[in-house]
Amino acid sequence: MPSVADILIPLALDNAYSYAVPAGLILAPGDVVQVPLGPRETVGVVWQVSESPGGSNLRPVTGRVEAPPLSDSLRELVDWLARYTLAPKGSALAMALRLPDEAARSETSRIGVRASGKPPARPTAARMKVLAVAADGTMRGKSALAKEAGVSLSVVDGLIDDGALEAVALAPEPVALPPDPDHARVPLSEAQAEASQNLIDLAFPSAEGEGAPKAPTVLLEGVTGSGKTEVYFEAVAEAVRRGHQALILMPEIALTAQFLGRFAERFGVRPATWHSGIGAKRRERLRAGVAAGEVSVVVGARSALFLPFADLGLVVVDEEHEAAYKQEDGVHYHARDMAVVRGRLENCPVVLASATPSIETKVNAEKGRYAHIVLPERFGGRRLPDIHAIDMRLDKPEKGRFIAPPLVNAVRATIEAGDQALLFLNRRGYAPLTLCRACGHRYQCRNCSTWLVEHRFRRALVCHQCGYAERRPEACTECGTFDNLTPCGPGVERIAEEVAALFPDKRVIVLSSDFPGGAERLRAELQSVADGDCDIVIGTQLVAKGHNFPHLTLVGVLDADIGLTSGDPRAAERTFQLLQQVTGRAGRGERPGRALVQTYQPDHPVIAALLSGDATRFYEEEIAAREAAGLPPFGRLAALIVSANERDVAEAHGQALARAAEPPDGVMVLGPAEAPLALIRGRYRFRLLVKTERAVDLQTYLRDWLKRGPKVRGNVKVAIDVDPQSFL
DNA sequence: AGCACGCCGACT
DNA sequence: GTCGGCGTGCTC
Repeated sequence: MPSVADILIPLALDNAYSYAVPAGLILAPGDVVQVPLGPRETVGVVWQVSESPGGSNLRPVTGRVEAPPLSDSLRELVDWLARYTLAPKGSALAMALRLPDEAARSETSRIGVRASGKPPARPTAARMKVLAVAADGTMRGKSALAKEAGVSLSVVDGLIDDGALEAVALAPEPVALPPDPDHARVPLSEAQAEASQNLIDLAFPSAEGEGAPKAPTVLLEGVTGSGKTEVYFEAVAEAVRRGHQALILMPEIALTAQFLGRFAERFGVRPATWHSGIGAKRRERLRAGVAAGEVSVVVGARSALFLPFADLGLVVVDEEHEAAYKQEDGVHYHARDMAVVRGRLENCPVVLASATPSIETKVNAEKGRYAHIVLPERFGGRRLPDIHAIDMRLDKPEKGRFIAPPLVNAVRATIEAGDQALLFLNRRGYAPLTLCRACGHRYQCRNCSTWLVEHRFRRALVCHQCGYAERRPEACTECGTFDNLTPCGPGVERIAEEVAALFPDKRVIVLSSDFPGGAERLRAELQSVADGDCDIVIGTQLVAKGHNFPHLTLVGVLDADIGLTSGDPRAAERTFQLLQQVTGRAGRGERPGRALVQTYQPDHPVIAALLSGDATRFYEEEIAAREAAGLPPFGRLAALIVSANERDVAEAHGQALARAAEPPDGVMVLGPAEAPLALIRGRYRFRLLVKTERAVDLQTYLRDWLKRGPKVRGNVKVAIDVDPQSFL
């Protein structure tokens, strides 16, 4: 009887297509195949195979493709992801099936060279240096040999042409060396040792197999500097000892040399890494290695979640609260949540690590859905910094200045003691608003309705939402008055000016994402700050994450109130996390650091909790507040409507949705200023985001609603940002 | 994702 | 009168 294969194609298609399986070809679910689609050939994955008497009018499968098949659990993950995010199944599949293009597949092996024994025809000085190095007769990579001899590659090439060196094709370098779980047991504090033992007992219960309890999700919560990494490294080591694979997910920015170095210290080798910057060739080999079970530990960004692991035994999500885990284009998903889902489907433990967990994770831990391990103190007896408020209503900075006198004094004392001070202001550029003193005109973005931010270094006015930029005018574009534009409020560039005036002979650096010279220079600059090559650092949120600054003893927060009124339902949470992290940077060795927080509202719950040094207080208050307001993660159904440039349509949708027969608990309409950047960069004129705990009910509800709602021009996308726990 | 079809504005 | 913009729909 002829068999029919249902093949899912990685395009925006919601259903698998049926193809005839030619005689002699035996297909199983998960196999990667090539199929005709319209006028062209595409790859697809077998989703189902059935015997059917008819169906001979189907087009036949072209053939099998050399690629690791998708396991049952990975296919389940794709189905789950599609259903949950309301994305077409094919789009979800595309996440797990980014095949490299044909050009990249072709095998270009590395070339090794060694001395042939034949003397060179023209023995120049450079050539002799190379031959001296190669004299031992061992095989080296071409570039390695050139580097070792201190000459350029062309000298080596010349010697190959000459015949003095012989070139041999080398076997490709292994994708990753096997990590040794017992390479170097770093000394753990008592608290760390206890936490890692608890974690291992939870993650790898002694009774494996039938009747064993379901693999848990564990929240590993530890204050900044408590050594969470060492704790979960022990769990990774245990997974490897048991012959399983482990995946460590990190926000893309955190994939630093610093972290990889720490891994190498513990496990003897650098881990295999997976992120968007990995070349197609390496990607494919790594994928194959992962599928064959040869690569035992992968450290990767969110897309690593869709690798075809043969035997996944542990997933760690580091800094689980990071917004970078959210994919905001194409299929919208939250990698932390999908990690939990994949853990369930693979029946493998998942560890969520953070110093400042997200509210939803905290709630899940409190409700007992996640196990909870807490590291309450810093490693090595280091104390948390002392945090004090500077009430800006009482301690005013001088006119035209933004740093209050107590903070100026603290900075002076710090650098006089030979330490480093950090001034934190989460605002890029020179001034967030420019206005004309003659006519009062305020410079606004022509696409969004936000103020244009002056960037003095670039001599431009820039929109921080859409990237629109114009030259800073000499005369007002409205009234024509010359040289009368006034910058209002501070950005980091303006603070740099103030600091230069206050401390003219000190080394000052400004670190923000528009650092001249790009990411590479920035990385080097962060390192030099860590090495102590600077007295005062002025930085945006970029300095709050990733890098450690061991010489830092003072953190000054210049405007703690930024972000508290943004209209984002997560504003309080985000602000608390950011401030907690940046103030936690202060401290050097045994000496506790100091943090001074400039604020106009020291009694605001977020600021008060931060000042009290009691994070538990913040979480309790925020959880209670959200529960009362019906916001996520508690809201039964809350809609968040974002419109890039048709706010009126969004408003109409929001109002109508609120009046619906079965209204959501809350409707929020956000204008472009508050809308996520990705939405505005995308071509969508209109977009609807939904936050709820009931994604599945909502799917039908919203599809139905969108048919009846106000007429919307352009694309409408529905994305869901919720807690997956309730559907597992 | 591609590619075709189709319906309104500016051109040889 | 056509060329071509991209909005919409289809691919087993």
